[in-house]
Amino acid sequence: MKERSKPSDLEQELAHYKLLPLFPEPLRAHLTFCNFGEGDLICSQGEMPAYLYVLVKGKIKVYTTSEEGNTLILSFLTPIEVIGDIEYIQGIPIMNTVEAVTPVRMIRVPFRSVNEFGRDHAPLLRFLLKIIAEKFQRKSSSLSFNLLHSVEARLASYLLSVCYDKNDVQFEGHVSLASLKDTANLIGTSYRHLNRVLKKLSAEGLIKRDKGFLQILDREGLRLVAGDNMYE
Amino acid sequence: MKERSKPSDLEQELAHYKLLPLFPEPLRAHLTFCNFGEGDLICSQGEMPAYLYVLVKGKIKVYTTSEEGNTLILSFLTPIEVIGDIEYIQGIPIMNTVEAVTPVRMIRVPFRSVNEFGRDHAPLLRFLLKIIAEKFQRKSSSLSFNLLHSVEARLASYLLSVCYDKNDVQFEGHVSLASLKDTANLIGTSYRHLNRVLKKLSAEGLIKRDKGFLQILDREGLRLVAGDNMYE
DNA sequence: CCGTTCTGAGGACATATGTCCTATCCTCTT
DNA sequence: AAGAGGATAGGACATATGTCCTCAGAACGG
Repeated sequence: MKERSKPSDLEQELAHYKLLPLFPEPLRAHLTFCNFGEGDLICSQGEMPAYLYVLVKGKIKVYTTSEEGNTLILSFLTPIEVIGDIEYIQGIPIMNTVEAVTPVRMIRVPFRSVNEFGRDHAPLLRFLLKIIAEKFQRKSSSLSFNLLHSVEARLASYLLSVCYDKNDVQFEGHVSLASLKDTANLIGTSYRHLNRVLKKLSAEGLIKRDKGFLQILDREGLRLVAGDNMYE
Repeated sequence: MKERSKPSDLEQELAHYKLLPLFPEPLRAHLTFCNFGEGDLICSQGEMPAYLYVLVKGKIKVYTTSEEGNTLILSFLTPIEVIGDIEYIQGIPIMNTVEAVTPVRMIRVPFRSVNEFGRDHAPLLRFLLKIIAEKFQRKSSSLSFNLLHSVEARLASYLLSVCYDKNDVQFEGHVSLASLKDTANLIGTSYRHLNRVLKKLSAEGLIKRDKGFLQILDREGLRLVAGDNMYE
């Protein structure tokens, strides 16, 4: 899962992602590239974090679990993105669980090293500012989306997001319903209501339900139902 | 509304708020202290911003207006807080309208000056990171609050927030209902439903409705209804 | 002072969503 | 193969919230 390359390789890859200027020379020795497979957890809510992760390839899912055990999806993220930034800055436990949706490649940076070699490195600070400002904006629209749109729209949006990955044409239109209950929690509704809405979408011919899988029949129709797409 | 002090005064006041290290020497000449009265708009959604504001005294209200004309309250802020940071970083128009709830004092910093003298000043960048990370966290809980709590809880929370200001014991427990419709928009519900909930709270003896004003009768009861208080 | 208009409160109804419960089906054990 | 246990879909009902409409009182012009 982890991987240490020769410095020259590392710098080359950093440069490829245009991330080289972020890390001052002495910090680079503390970077590690990590790969995760589909479904792997990158970090778990409640733990004390020790690393900043920079997502450079693949797609990850961020969700939170409430005291009552409800899971609420917060976002899907694609490169370039950072995990652990808020926690690093605030010095708090990990707020959300992060899971790989596709094969994922990340740069791992220990907090200690950032403190030691990056605290005064303006390009890194500005990069983080940019990333967090974007996160904030996304969170804002997410709030509006949830306040303004129905479960139906959110479900449609979710299905589109899960089934189609721009970089992964495989399995297009299939969703495993391994646990529909999880799916319900993910979009912030009850299992019961999810069923209702699924049935409605089926009746409208947008999707087909089949033996633990969902098949998307009418992508454009779904997109219409989704309105703004919040999860992408 | 604006005020330019002698440099020594300015530095003294900055020091008083512990903000002196944020601004490198050459940037200080471009700072202005501004005062706003209750109800004054500090900035308006959609405009192109030109200043960063640092709130050092008083209380402000942040809200957004949707295309359909609905107003949604986003937060109440108290010192130390920054306005315009996201817009500065992203280079976008002002996302939300900001209004003084009490008399307010702010430090105004032109974007140009930040670009010129602050871009590489790590203390300022770290300060902004801290502020935005906090905003992000608050936005997160706001999202949960809205998703998890009813209009009733949100209304109670709102009333508590509007009526009681820690630094302002005047008018405790009074809310002007100048425009109940605005209030409805502020907590993200319809006017009709707001009325229902007000009636219910009245029936429970928590508040009294009287000729365009609301009187809070049972603060603790309200707090109970509010659950987590999101607006403070 | 009267009719007109306007605004705010509330009634009636529709819709969205949550909660609880049940029937069905599948799997696993014995 | 029969029974137990769990998972899943859906029925019945309750609650929260939105939409539309009406009525009464305030404001206002003539």
